Amino acid sequence: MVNQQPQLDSVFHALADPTRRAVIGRLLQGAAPVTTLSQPFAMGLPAFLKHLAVLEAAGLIRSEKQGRVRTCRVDAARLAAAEAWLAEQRALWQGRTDRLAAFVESPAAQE
Amino acid sequence: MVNQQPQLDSVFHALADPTRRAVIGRLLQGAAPVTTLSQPFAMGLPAFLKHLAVLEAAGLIRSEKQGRVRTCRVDAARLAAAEAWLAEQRALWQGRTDRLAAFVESPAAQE
DNA sequence: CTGTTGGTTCACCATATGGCGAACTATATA
DNA sequence: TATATAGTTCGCCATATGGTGAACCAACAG
Repeated sequence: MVNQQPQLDSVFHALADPTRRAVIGRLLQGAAPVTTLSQPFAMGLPAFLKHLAVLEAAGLIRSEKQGRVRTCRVDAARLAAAEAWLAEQRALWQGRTDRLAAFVESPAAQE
Repeated sequence: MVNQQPQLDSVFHALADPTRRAVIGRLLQGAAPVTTLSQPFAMGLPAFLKHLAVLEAAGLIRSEKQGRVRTCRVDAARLAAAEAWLAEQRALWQGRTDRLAAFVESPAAQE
């Protein structure tokens, strides 16, 4: 079987870590350089850079370097893609339970 | 630093795999026993059971056994939690870009 | 030029993940 | 009772993940 949505793999994987989610939350308040972003976390810079690499590989953030400081910012497109998938699944689920509820409450179900 | 939303960890991790997302998609069409669920996939039953275990640990599915067949069904609550987190982030992002757009278009930005 | 700062790279380690095959249990069914 | 079926468990393996410390490069600052 082939993977139909390889983007979702990397996006969900990137989101499955509290450090990375926190980075996104922080970046929503505005762009920031690497060291500033790393401050709240107990780990070393190499480990933190790996997290940033995961986020960037997933397309959730972008970054560019000028001088010796690399500035990161969020890119919400992939975030929206993940949300869209979830919304679609929920729609299916709700449609199903709605129909189920309708059936249970329908006269036909009473026979 | 402590993990504030351990549920999101497991939910996003569970969703970061095409096999597991496909299982959810399949289960949205209705409950099904383990072997039926495993049919579309090339892997063996032991490997597939691990995927089901991941989904169940994340609270995305529930299952119960009667006789020798275990029937699985989705539990959409955690799915909704993941969607809620994403929606919240997007709201922050949109609020920010909206304000940014407003600023760019404002007279003050022209000075 | 020298030192410091921001970031990067490297080698390494422990654990988790995702797969396998083989053996096993328990429930139908003939 | 014998046999097939549904699922489970076990030991094993390769690779991925998340962290470390140490060395390193590039750009400011003095």
